[in-house]
Amino acid sequence: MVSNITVSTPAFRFVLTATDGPARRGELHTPHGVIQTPAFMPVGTQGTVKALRHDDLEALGAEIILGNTYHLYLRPGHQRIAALGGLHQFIGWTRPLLTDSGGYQVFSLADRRVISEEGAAFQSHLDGSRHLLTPESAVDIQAHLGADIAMAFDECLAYPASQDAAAESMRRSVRWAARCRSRFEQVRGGDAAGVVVTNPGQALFGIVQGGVYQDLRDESAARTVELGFEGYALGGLSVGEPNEVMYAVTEATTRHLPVGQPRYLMGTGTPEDLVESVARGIDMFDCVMPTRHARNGQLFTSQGRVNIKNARHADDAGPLDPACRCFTCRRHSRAYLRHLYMAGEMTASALNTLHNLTFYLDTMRRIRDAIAFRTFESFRQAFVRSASAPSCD
RNA sequence: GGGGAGGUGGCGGAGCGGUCAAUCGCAGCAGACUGUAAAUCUGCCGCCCUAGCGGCUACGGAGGUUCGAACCCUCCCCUCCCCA
Repeated sequence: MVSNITVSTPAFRFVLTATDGPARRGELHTPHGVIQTPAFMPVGTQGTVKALRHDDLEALGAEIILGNTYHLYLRPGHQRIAALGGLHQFIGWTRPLLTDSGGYQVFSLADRRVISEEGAAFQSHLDGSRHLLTPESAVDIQAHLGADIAMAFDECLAYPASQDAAAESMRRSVRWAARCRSRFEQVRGGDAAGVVVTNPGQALFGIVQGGVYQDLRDESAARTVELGFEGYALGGLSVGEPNEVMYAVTEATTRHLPVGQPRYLMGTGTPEDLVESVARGIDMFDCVMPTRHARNGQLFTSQGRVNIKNARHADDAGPLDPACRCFTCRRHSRAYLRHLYMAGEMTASALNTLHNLTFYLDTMRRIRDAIAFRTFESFRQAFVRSASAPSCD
């Protein structure tokens, strides 16, 4: 009903290929290639997935990675990136890209930012200089960057928040979404002077907010969908609320989103979160967890979490995860991985990140297979059971 | 042989008469991290325990001065530096 007012570009379309209950299997076609969904998108804030080279990512099957508007705007600058051919060319990544709008920085840089109706005034975390990010400038910057998917500029509300605060924030995010959409059309139509468009096939996703209040989520979803985006994200989750709350909000909110368009749960999550959210109709995820945890010594395995820093691994000649096919697990022992971590060697970050992302991407692959074979529910139950087991030694 | 400096918790290194079991750094042990201000941050780190403004043993060794000593005095042991 509402999906038909969405402006779609020839290069961008979403095809559902299978469903199993609320779980969906699909293909997201973008100017730089197809993304199999449900998909996990590794976070590469500054134009690189920390500790990995692009060929590592390609080899382990990452079909899309993220960049961040705020970070790339501050350094090296969106104009420079546009002059160098856009983000794809600049970073040498040929597959799809998505840029976050800087909305999350409204949350994470809370003490260095002032929000007004106009936008969010930031103090740079790099040098303290002052910058204003608005719905319009976030769209413009992302046009320069030229990712296949740009995100609306929103406010990621902190948890907990009162219903009044959540309502006020959500309605401002909706107004911002309208400004983003209208600016996006203007830019795409060539009516935005000074804006360099490096990817004419770029899509723009809207973001549903509303905190943990379902009536606000419903309102946000309805009003955001009415604006017409190529895809819809759930924002403001995984910010400290209990898991059951996140699941409940996700489940209730996806019902209000157009069936034929991708749904992206932003910033989530643990492996269990991925499975549980797919079970509630989510198609796309991103999260720093596998990459950051890798650099901090927390590794995901088929038998639970492993803290490679722990002394009990010091003499363990066995692999991190015998069930894992990644280079780290095929080639190295836990004892060596622990040694590298404790010695502060950068190889530890590389090997650990390779492993954690392999675990995440393999999990997504298994999820997709389970949906295609209509065995998702049994897969989910088995997965959650093994994931909730105590971390293995 | 002569002159000088110094010995403090696993290591380095503060303290130089009184809440000193002892600043701090490193190492060690554990925890946190969810649209990346993060290869970061937090806690613990003499021994014992009912874990506390708790008990015990402690600042090379042995004595001494003092209400009180890691800090002052005496002797002993041991390092390091300079000159022969």
